[in-house]
Amino acid sequence: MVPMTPRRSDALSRERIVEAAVRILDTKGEGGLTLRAVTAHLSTGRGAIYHHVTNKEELLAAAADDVIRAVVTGDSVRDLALGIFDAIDVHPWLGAQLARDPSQPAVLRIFKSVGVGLRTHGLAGTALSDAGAALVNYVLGAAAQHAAGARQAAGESAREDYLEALAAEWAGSDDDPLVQEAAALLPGHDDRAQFLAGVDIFLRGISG
Amino acid sequence: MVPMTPRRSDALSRERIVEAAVRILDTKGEGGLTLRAVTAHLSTGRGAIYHHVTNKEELLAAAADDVIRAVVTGDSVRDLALGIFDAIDVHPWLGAQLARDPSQPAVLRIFKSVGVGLRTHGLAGTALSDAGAALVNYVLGAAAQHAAGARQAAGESAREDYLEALAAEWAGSDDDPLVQEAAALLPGHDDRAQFLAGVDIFLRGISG
DNA sequence: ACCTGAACACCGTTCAAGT
DNA sequence: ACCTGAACACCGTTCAAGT
Repeated sequence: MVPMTPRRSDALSRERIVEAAVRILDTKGEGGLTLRAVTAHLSTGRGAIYHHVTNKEELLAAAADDVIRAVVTGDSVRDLALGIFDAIDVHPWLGAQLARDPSQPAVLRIFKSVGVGLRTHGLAGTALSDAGAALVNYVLGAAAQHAAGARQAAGESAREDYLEALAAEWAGSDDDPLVQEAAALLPGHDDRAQFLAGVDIFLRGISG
Repeated sequence: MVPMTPRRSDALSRERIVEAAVRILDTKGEGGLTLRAVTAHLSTGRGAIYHHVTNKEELLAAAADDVIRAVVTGDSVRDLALGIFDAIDVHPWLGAQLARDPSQPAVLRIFKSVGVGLRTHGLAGTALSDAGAALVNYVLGAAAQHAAGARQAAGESAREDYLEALAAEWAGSDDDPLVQEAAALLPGHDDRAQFLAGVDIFLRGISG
């Protein structure tokens, strides 16, 4: 009898390609994800990838959805938002990727979960869609900024010094007391705590 | 007498380079901004750019700041937010650029204006910096999503069809009434009106 | 059907050589 | 000091040729 097609465990598949992409993105960052790096990692030929994935853009979207899928399981909107923030903290490339296209699978998945979560807050109709869009946009914006900041945190203390110097420049260059205090916005905050404070402002604005 | 250095009006300068970059970005989009396109537009040699700008990243940041500078003049936070949204609507490449690096000049400029604006709402200390960060992140996130959506609006009706089909798929695949209504989040909204609704949710959350 | 790897048409950046 | 343009070291994607 002829056996079923053997399906060698190392056969190329969309799943294995996406898996490799996530690993490379986590290891070398966004700039490290080249088609050449992927094919080297899978020890296959250059063009083999294109039999399973249409192009690099789709590969990035698939990698993002792979990570987000595991995260949108939280019950409350607050937990959901925090889960997304933490995922982007662990995978900084996610921040830029989610901001790139609102109709990619990962963003739609987030939209769905937020929508469901907000329904339990008693929202419906326009109020629901306005609040849902606002919360999703806040989460994606905050996470993108945090990820971009963390990415260049090679010289973390250097960045802190830079922001402090800038705050001093603002305070010094303008007598307006408003500017003086606005300068305090800049340096040294716990991004995660500040992110949660923002979520709470939104939730207060929704129920208010 | 020897005249002052003549300063031919077409002499290369950082200002003219940034100006050309903005024009190219507006015309051909983010993918159209190549160093080759810039040098062709200014009819100069490849490497001449590098005497006035350190690299492409800095050129993009300078282009973004050039546009934002003209926008952060509004008085109320609401007007300021709307001005940024409209600027990104006109210059879609701005959406991705502002999300790329929180310590670039344009983002810091926005932070300063929002900080000053929120002080007039009576905020100070941690409440001010939390609210400032939240508002900036929301504005940048919403604008980035809007710009990304608008960028692929070549087939605008195609995208609308896609979202409607997806909403139908959500509604059909899940009996949960929460999902049913969450599907209504997806298609057909006025992004600008929804953006403003989000700003108002946020302002309500601050004063609440 | 799936895979290979050379070839193509691009990039950003550098640098010796000119003015 | 500023500019030129060829050269370098990369990209993503395609495609004839193999299995």
